[in-house]
Amino acid sequence: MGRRAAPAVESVDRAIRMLEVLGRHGSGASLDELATSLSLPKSSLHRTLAALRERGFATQREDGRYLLGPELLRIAFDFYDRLDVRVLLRPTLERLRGELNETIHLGVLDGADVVYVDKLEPTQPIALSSKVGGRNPAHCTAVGKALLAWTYPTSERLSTWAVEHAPLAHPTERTIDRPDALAREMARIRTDGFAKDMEESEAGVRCVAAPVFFGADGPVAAISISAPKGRLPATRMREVVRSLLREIAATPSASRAAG
Amino acid sequence: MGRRAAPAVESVDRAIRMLEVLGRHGSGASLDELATSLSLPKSSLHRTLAALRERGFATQREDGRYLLGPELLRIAFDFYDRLDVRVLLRPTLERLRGELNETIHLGVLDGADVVYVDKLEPTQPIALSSKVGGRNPAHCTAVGKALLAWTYPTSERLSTWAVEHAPLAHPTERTIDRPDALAREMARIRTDGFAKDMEESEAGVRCVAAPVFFGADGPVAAISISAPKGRLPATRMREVVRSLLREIAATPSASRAAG
DNA sequence: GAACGGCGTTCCGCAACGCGGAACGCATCG
DNA sequence: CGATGCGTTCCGCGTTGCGGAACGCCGTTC
Repeated sequence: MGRRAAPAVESVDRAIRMLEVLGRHGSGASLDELATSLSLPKSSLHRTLAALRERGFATQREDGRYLLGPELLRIAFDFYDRLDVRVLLRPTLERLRGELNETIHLGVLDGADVVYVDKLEPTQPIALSSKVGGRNPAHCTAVGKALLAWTYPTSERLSTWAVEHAPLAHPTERTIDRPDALAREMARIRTDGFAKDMEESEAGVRCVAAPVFFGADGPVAAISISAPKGRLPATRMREVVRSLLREIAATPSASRAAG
Repeated sequence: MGRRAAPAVESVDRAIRMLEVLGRHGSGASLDELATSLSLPKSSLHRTLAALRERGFATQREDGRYLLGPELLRIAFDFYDRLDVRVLLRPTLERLRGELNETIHLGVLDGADVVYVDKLEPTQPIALSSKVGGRNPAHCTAVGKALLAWTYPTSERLSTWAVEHAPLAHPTERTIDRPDALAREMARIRTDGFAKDMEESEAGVRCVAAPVFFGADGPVAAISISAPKGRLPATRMREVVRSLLREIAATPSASRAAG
C-alpha cells in the first residue's frame, strides 16, 4: 500500500477509517482494538466516535464495544434501493457506442429473464429486435449470463435457480442449457470477468457483457455489446471486451468493490 | 426537530449530513443542491466531499453530480453479512429474563421455519422442548410470525411464501393456516408492532415476539417470550409486550430505522 | 461574439476547532 | 488491596478546517 497524500479533511478521513474497521467487526470493536488498528490515541478516537454516535453512524453496546450504527446501514440500503442505474450508466453507454458503434444494452435480472432497461443503437444499419422493457431468457444471453454468474456465484446456487425456472428455453442449437455445461460456463465467466453469447439466443448474433456492481455483493445490472457475427470475429471481440471492461472500471462506483 | 447540541466534531458531523443527503438522491446531487439543503457554503462542501471521495464514500459523475460511494455500500453490506445477532442481543435477552423470569428465544427465519439461535431459561421450573439450533414452522410461532410479517410485508408477498411452503403444518387446533386468516393476522401484527402465539404451536403455551431490524428493511431476527398459558393471562401479556418493546428500543441499532 | 448566468473549483488569511498526552473512575483479577 | 485493563474526561497548544471572494469553464442569450 503506497503512501497516501494528506487527506482533504483529516478528521473526516479518520472517521471513515473508523467506520471501515467497525464494519469488519460484526460483534463490535473495543476502543483499544480501534486504537491499535488505526494507530490513534484513545482520546481522539473517543471524540470522533462521539460524533459518529450522534448521527447513528456508530453505536455502543452496554459493555463498551463500538458497532457500526443503523443510520449508516439505512442510508446505504436506501440509496441502493433508489439507485437509478439507467441515469448512472447512460454516459458510460454513450461512450461505448461512440467508441465501438455497435448496439449497447443495459439489462437487469428478473427471475428467469433479463429485462432491458436501456438500449443505444449504432449509426450503422442493423436491426436487433430487442427493445427497452423487453425480455429474454437469462441463460442464453450475454447480459443474462453475466448477471447469473455473479448473482448465483456457486454451482449449487445456480442449479437451484435452474431447477426453479426449468425447463430452460433453447432458441438456437448453440444455446447452453444442460445444467453441468451451464455451471462450467458460469465458472469461466467469473474467471474471465465477462460473458460471451456466441449465437446462443439468435442465429448470427454475438454479444459480450460484463456486470456492474455499485458496491454491493451481487451485480445491479450488466452492459452488453451486440453485433452480427460478421462484425465480431475473435480479434475484434477481444478489443470490444477490453473497451467494455475499461469503461466500466472508469465509471464511478460501477466496478466491484475491492474485497 | 429540536435544537441539536454542538456536535463533538463539526467536520465529521457535516460529512455525515452530506452522506444522508446523497443517500436520498439515487441519481446524484449537485453541489448547489447540497449547498442549499445543508445551508453550507460551496467551498466547505467541496473540501469535505474531496475527503469523502478519497475513501470512496462519495463519487462524482462526469457531469459533476455527486453520488454516494461504493465503499460506504460495501462496508454496510459487509457489516450486515457478519452481524452477530446472538452476541449483539445477549444483553437484551438477559435483561428481559431478569425482568420477567420467563423463557426467552432469539430466532431467525430460514425458509418455512424459524431457527432458534439463542435461548435463555427462567429460574422457575418450566420445560419448553425448544433448543438452540432447533426448528419450528414459522407461521405458528410468535417469533416466526413476527419475522414473516415484516419480511413479507404485503398480502401478495406473504401468499407467495405460503404457496412455496405449502402445505402449512397444523400442530394445534388454534394454528392459523388458512391463507386469508394468515394475511389478516400479519396485517394486525404490523399495526401492533408485535406478534402473539395463543397456543398455536403447542397446547398450553403462549408467546409474544417482536422483530429486530439493525437498520435494514427486513428484520434480522425476532425475540420472543414464552410461558405456560396460566402465567400469561391478558393483563400480564400486555406488560410483557411492553417490556419486550422497551428493551428492543433500548438496544443499540435494534429497532426499525426511522423512515 | 460579447455579455451573461450557472456550474464546479481554487485561493487564502483568520481563528476556531480538533489534537493527544495525561489523569481519572471504575470495574475485574491475582 | 495493589495491579491491570477498560472507557472516559480534561485542557492548553497550534494545526486545520473555515467561508467569502474570485476563478475558469461551459452553454445561452441577444
